[in-house]
Amino acid sequence: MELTKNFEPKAIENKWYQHWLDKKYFNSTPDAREPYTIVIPPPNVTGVLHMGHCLNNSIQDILIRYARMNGKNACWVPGTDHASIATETKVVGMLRERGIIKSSLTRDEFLSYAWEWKEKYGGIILQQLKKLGCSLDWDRTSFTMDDDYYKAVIKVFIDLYEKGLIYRGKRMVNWDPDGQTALSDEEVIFKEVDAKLYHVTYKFADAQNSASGVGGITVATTRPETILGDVAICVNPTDERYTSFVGKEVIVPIINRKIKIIADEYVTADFGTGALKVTPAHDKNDNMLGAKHHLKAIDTLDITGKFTAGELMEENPSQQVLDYVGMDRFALRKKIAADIAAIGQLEKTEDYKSQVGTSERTGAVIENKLSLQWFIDMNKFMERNPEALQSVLNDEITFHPSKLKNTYKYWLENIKDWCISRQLWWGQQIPAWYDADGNYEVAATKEEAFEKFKSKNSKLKIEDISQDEDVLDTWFSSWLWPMEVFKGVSNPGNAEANYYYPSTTLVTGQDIIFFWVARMIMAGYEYEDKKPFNDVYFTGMVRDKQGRKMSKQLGNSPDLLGLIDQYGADATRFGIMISSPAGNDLLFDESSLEQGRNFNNKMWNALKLIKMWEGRIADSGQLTVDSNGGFALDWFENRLNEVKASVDGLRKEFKLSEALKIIYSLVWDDFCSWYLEWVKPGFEQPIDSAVYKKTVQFFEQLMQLLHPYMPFVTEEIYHLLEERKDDLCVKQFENIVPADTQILSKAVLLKDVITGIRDVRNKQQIKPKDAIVLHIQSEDENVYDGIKTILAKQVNATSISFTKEPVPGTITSVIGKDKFFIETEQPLDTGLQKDDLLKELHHLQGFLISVEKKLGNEKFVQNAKPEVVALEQKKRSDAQEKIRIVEESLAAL
RNA sequence: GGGAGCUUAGCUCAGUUGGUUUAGAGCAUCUGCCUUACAAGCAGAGGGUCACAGGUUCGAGCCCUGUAGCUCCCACCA
Repeated sequence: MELTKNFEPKAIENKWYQHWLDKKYFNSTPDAREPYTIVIPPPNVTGVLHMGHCLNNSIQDILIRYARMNGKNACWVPGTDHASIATETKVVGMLRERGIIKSSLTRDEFLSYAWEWKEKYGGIILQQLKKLGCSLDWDRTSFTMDDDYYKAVIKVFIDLYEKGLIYRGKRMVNWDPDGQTALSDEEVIFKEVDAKLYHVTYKFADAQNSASGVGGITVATTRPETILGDVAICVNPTDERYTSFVGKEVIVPIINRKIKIIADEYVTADFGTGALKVTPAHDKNDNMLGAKHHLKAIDTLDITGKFTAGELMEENPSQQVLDYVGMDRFALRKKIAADIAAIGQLEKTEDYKSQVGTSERTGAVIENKLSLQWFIDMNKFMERNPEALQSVLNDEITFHPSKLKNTYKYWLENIKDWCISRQLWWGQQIPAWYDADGNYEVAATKEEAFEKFKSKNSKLKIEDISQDEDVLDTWFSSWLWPMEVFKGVSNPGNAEANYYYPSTTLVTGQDIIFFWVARMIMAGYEYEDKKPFNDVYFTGMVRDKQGRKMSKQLGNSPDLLGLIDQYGADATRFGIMISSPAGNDLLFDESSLEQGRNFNNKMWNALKLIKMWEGRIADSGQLTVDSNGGFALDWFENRLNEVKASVDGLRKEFKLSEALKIIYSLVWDDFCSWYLEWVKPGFEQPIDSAVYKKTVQFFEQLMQLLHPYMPFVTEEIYHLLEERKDDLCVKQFENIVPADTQILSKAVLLKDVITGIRDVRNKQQIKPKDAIVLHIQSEDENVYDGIKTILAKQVNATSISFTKEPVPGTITSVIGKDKFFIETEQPLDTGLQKDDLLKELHHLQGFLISVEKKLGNEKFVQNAKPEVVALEQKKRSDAQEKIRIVEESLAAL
């Protein structure tokens, strides 16, 4: 068969992926083997593959393929997350394009559009994972809104409610006026913005003070639009400027409400004017102050962030106030500032860098708003499940990198209640039912809820109750993921759940350690009384090569499918893995994909070379000992064993990037650059059958070692090397054999000598084609047994002989403790040679001085371990010996 | 404001309980090669006061203290 010039990934990727699927290699069912389970962090159902997924899933695929090749029952569960706010936002946008406004639809109508959308676009990302080569058990694909999953979520809500861990309460929440929903603290991102600090004067209510020249008190605020909701002014009790004012009344501009000046240590005297306006309905801290000082909260903004006078009506507001109704908060800010300026109470405005919270999903500026929401009492939850913290601290669940234990600990020790209701339609609807008076019951169905109502109010009819309009936070379903993908919540104790749970390793981003990882651990202990996974591998953030975050705005997110198309899936995986050190951010650079592509070609060409030998294999023994490459075989076998052991160690520590690096070097440097050159027969010469056979076996083993990282090219080469029935994908790794260190160090010597002589050849500008004659002066000539032939071939020497004294008219090179005399037809440049030797001498002398200094130090000789002292002594004698040899060579010049 | 971590070659990173030559790798750079598997390649080379300043020790890239810079997390002073 004719092999193409370069490796062509496109031609073979689909073929092998389909073959693996046909053979059901990715499918798992419980059996006697030990399970190795990974549940995918479910991507958003409407998501498309980006760099983060690619990194994340490449790692998971590598781990699961290792497990599959190491005798484990490997199960990697795919699936998607309904992602309530993200998906709903997309569906709303899609409807808007079609001219449909969400509010014109009923809930059911909206949901049918959403499902339609989900069926059409949902799961695209799963198809994309196939392109990447991910070996997921597709029969197990789960979705967080599947029927059973939905029921499991509802079941957990009811259960937690009945355990008293869920409560409903009016609380200050982060309100997203665009998404019109509450957000948890974790979904709010603070951004620095240019704002203005408005200094507004509130006049005293009694005329006396104004007569005495002090007209009022000035506060500094960034949000004048909330002034109509002010219920107090607060100062620090120790602030001498204001102590006499405390208890006095001032008048809120425009609305003319009388409010009190109160004192609280919360206020910082040296910020702004030292006086704070208190608006409990629109600020978290003000709300806290309001509660403490028993102040009313007056809400002046509606759910879309527009001014509303509703709660002001009893104050009989002026027309001016009524004119604000319906005005957006940002327009209102300018308007009110202008109106206050018009009545002379805006003292000044200054520029100010302010931190404002924004919605992670919609980007809208968050309003703090009082509203009725459902919460989980997290402190109570943690009291029930202290293992959630302990298991991580004592490494029962091992975090990689371990530094994240601190972050985790801090969060759990300062945990706040979790707001789990969202004012959306796409998601699990909260199983709470209300009667007309606002009484509620929690139950799975309307009928069950009605039963509960009836026991208290026999006159109530079932038509009179209605379900809570809100849905649950998406994370309230994803925290059950490792359990419910095996139906562990909807059907507790089933055989699959018992077998696969706890899962083995979780691979996810550091950014969702609280959102998801922590909560899965908590849910795991609450519902299974077991940890959900043994190890958590946190990937870093994907950045571009300048270190910037990948973002749509910057346009620096590469088109992944385009990259796979251009470089191939293996090269893409290689490029990502080679540049993502464990626990660090990935600095993505397309050149690493080129490196991956080049690596493919390198292997492809090695295959071509071996294939060329196929037709001229000579029986073992027919060839001379010199040409059969015995040492090369011994060495590579041991080198392979050495690397296998290192790779295995690195894999266990999750240092996949490093493992890949040493495999890369093993293939490229050791196998291609050294081994193949050593065993390669001359032009059109036959190859010894034993060498050929061994070479094929080595190549196979290399492919196996690399397979978890680059599955396609390795499978292809595996099959091209020999006709065979099995597949690399499921070929089991053999036990690791320890390497013979003597053989390894002999190879190091050989390589050093080859490199050293090539260096001389280069410097003396001896052309590659020109042969040399090599003389070696060595104390221990036996060292060169078995490697002379290779040496001669690699440095293009016609002969190698030993000598007891310098050979005149040659170039001398000192390598290790031996001298090499290179005889050539060409005139020599002794100057160059002298420079080199002097440089070497200088280095050795410097080194000797440092060693002698150490050995001359009595304390060192007394205190250091004997073997360390012995080592230093050896270093000294070695250095002295080398210096002698170099000096001799110099003298001979 | 609180906390965690980082700083080693031009870039990205290794460097295992302090001692294996005066610190390693990949990429990039430079020199020479179209050598019959591979120029997307081959051969070779150069390049680092291990952020800075102290300290502990016979001995520090590694341990301690301080300083500077960077990153992330938490909090959010209106």
